[in-house]
Amino acid sequence: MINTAFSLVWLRNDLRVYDNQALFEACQAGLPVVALFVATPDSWQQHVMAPMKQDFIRRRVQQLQTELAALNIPLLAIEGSNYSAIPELMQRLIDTGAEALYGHTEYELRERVRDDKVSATFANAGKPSFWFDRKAVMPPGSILSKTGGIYQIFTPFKKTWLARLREAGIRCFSKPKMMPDIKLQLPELPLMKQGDGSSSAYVVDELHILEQMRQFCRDKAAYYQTERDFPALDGTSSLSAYLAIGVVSAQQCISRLQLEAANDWDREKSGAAVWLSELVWRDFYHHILMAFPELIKHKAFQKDTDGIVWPNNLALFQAWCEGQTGYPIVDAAMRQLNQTGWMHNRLRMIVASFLVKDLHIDWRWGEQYFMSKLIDGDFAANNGGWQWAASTGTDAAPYFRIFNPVTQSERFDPDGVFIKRMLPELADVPKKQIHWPHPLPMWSDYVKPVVDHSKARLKTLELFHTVKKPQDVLDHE
DNA sequence: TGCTCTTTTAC
DNA sequence: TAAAAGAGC
Repeated sequence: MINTAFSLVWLRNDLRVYDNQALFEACQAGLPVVALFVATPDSWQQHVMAPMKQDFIRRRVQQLQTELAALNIPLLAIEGSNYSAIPELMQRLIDTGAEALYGHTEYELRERVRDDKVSATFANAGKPSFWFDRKAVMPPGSILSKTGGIYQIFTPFKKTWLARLREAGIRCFSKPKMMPDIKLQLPELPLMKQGDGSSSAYVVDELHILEQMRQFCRDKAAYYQTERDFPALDGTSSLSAYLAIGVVSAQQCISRLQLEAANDWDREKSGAAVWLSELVWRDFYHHILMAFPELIKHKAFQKDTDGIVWPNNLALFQAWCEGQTGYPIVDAAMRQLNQTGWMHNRLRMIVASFLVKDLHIDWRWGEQYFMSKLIDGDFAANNGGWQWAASTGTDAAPYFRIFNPVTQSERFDPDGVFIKRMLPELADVPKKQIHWPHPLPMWSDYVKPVVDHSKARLKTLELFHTVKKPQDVLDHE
């Protein structure tokens, strides 16, 4: 059988038509282009990927098939199992006419191993593979201190990052040109299955999503600084799920922000600048992950903190997971996660602090639980966030910074609007008691608090003192 | 992007 | 007397 030669674009966390460098370059190269996506539920399971995220990916890939078909680019969506079967699949595509591979690099360990093997498969067949580093805006390793070191503190990292943005700007790639309509012979492979529909609250149409992003930059970014901390408001971009699977890129967000927010993005403490900061955090954690490969194995960044023996009470962990701790803000937040696959960022900090510093459970348990539920789960950001909250990470909160869940609740959900939305059993509690409705009004069957915060706080200080410089105490005696 | 206890300051 | 400021965790 004589096959037509083609370029293969392997899509993973870059499920978009616009600003897709791998797709763009392949289309520029001359040969017909075939896009490939391989669903790998066994590997996803290993990564504890949320079922909702899996469904979201499947729905997006189906939609992308239509969007690419309009450009005469066939998207071969395959049902696979795990990463180890992919080199063999690639060999079959090489045998059918794949002349070159185009893709975006990923930063996690198993993904890098997988991609190295696929590159080798192409190399063995005498075919090139082209990898583009576009997950972070400034590729890991590109933002370094004056002495060439890796920044471990966010603020100086951000300073250098912003200077780079000012001098180099952002490049986005346009939609690829229409390709000639050529019928290709492709191998018979199991076609990707449909998901369970659990992510249906999220649209998957790319232009629709880009429009949401534009609207945020145009109408809401200016208020981000003042509204983002209040979970009862719709003050955040809500783009995290799309960023996580690459329906939009951070580069597109920043370019659009620069267009819509004029010079505000570079004005200290403006809404646009604060939102941009959040995107810089995303880059920061990608840099850190690539510079410290141990992190992928869930090692604490601050090594001494791995000496802490966490009590890990199973019943307390379960209460946290189910939103049954008796702390309304914590329970409301956990129910938001369980029901929607998403949690407001302020609440992520509160429940993370609570799990570690009130329930004394290893931050890795929370990290994993988040991944198992989040539609926007991303290793680097999730691990970075958890280690920050647990005071074990880079630029971490000092260990003695312990959120008081009731104070946080009063500050960020002052009228209890969010709490009441998620906890109908507290609907009739007066505002003044909503943050701490104990002892309970007799009509309510809300759960009693599982721990006493002030005692738990002291216990946390003790736990950290077991690993933080005990010699200081001896020296002074 | 802390909390809590203590001391100081303003009225 | 209470808000503001300071210190230590």
